[in-house]
Amino acid sequence: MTALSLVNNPIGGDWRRGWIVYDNIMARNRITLDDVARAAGVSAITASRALRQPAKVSERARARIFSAVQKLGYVPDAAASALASTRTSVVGLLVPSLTNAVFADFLRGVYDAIEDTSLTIQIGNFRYSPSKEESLIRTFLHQRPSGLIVAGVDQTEAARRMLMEAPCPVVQTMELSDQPVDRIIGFSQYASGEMVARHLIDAGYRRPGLLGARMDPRAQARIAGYRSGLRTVGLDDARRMITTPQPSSVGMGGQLLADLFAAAPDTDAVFCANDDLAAGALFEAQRRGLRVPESFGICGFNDLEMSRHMVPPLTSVATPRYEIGRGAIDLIRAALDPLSGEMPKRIELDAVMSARGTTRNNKNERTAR
Amino acid sequence: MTALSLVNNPIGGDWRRGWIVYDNIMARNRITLDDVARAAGVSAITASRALRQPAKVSERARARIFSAVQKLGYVPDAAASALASTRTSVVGLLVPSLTNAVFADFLRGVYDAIEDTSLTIQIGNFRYSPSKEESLIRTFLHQRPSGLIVAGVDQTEAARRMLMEAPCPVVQTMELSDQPVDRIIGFSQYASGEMVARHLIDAGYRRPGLLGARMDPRAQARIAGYRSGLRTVGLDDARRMITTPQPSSVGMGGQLLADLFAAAPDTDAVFCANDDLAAGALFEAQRRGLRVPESFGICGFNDLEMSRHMVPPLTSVATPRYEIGRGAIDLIRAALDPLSGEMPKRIELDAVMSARGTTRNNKNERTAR
DNA sequence: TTGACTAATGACAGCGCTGTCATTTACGAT
DNA sequence: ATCGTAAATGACAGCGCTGTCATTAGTCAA
Repeated sequence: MTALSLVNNPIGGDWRRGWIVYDNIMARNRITLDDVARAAGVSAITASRALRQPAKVSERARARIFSAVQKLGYVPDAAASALASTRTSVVGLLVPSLTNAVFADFLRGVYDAIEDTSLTIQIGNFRYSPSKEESLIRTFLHQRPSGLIVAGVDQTEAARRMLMEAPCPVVQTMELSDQPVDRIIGFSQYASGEMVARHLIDAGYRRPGLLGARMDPRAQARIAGYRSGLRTVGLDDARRMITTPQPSSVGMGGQLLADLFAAAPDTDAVFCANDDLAAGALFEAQRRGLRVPESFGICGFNDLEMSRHMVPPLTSVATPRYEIGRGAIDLIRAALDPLSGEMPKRIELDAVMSARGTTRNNKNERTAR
Repeated sequence: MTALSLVNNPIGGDWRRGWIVYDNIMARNRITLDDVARAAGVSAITASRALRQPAKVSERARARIFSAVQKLGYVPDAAASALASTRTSVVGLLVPSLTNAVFADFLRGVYDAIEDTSLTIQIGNFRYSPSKEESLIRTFLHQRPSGLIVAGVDQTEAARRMLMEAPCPVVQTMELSDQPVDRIIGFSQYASGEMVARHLIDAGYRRPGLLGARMDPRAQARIAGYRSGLRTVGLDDARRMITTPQPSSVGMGGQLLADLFAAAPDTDAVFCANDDLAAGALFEAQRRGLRVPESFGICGFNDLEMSRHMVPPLTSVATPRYEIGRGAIDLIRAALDPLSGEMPKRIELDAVMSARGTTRNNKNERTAR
């Protein structure tokens, strides 16, 4: 949304300007802070403080103000507050995709964490485009957000500068980094990939391949770790690494597996960059009559709910996406609250190997940072 | 979020109050409409009009204003605009769940439709609780939204009254009704259920059952239609209708199928209220060594991407959730724009039977309203 | 009791924009 | 040239809240 595009403002229709009063909502004579203050016998600014910084108001006044709020059903006007304080209660959330199953759990964590908070979420979908991400960051910062949550650590140079100088806490998620912009919460994609490599090697597979789609930076890091893990035992083979820029899907998993066998028919295992691909690969393997896991191993990534129920249950790597969503909000709240003690600026979580029926030795439980 | 809960305002930390200027964002001396007006040699109000109602400003002034906007990088302040106009550009979106795969596609449609619009989305998750939905409606209306999008047609009495008197367009989605609150877009859940019944009957199944979880009103309507369809041919059997209030999941699909066979071992087909359950049921059927579709038929609902790739591919009902998301925003935009011609207030979409490999006759293509 | 603090409260102005209504300009008809 | 109408523009006030700074009340030690 550029400055110019804002010009096409769809607002301005005259939708029922004559308001109707119901349940005190949207009444023409809205309950304001002044009303509350008057009812409590204090000034407006004291009422304002009572709501925002209760400690700064006397016990007595506070009680009267709170009860007036209750009685009148006062609800603060976010717009007025934002205008006066040059700060909205919006937390911007930049995600590469809305479809992605990872996103759903992440979002759930975020929403669980803002509950009983006055924070509000605004989602921006940059569709895996770094330049779109950059422009969304610009747009969001113009709205004076309370915080910004971004995916990953691979922003453009300009985006990174904006984030570093942003007048609000910024949280990078889903990945770790030694040079975070500000706060960061995630797990090591690279180490997770290495862990998968070890798992497949330990299971005795000797000609492992890879399927990847829509190679965003996180997937790339994962895959880099995987290949590095294979390389240490001399099993990295570029012919077996099949990727596509197209979106990831179950159908794509099947196609890519076919491509893999076309390129290297003797491949005996695959790491799929996510569980959708892995599910597709498993279905395709079934169609081809492969014996999974005996003669062909499959390992997914993310550990979706579905995966453990497939036949055979899918080996995958469980990622803490819900926790990352929750934690990202916690980091922002801590940054916003001067009273919060020493909340760390960095949270490292683990990805956990869930070895199941699509790979041979299904009893090891590894952990990756 | 009640009035009182707003009291715990997490904002108010003093996050870097001293602003840093970068790329004109959040600079202490922000570019305002006045700056634009001055640069263009007009008054502020004219500049404001040029942006919101270009037709009301002369060609000449408009051009100068637009170029000033460009040059200065002006971005309107949403808070100030909201305060002055008593109208935000927020569209509230009330959904029963964030996890649900249906939700993801719906959301994608919504976000695609607000692109290049100044509208903004605010999501409220009411977790299948009608009372929570009601309180979210109240909260949202307090924020003077541009529009409200709700799921289904089964709000509480109080919620319905609020919606009817809301000073903004309201769109009900996912279901049809003869008494919509305002605008409505969806398909008939009931007819979809009937369609499934016909499909199973036509395929020759004679002892069909049902699996349902988390019985929200839409699922209930679907199931009512299904049972009605069975009843017309005397095949409705309450023993075969297995439901649970617990959340729907792939794992739950397997469990429910086990329950079904425990209750009625001779059941020869199931309609699963969504594809997650259906996938779980299919996996469970495989574990039990049932011959699908010959001796046991399975039909899902929603037609997720995964379904067509399963082995065998899952028969399901494709629902237009993406289109509903897009359409809901279109309905709101039309309502907001007095110029928009005669956009209907009601949009009926179709759910389409996708007969595949988990039911016997897999070549009919039906449609339900 | 006084003084030196800190805690509690309030007056005021203004955040940036838009609704209202008054005023000016443009333009065609007389 | 004059008038009447519509189009274009502008002055003004105020939306509801909060930052700033001044003022008053409260507390404790001497």
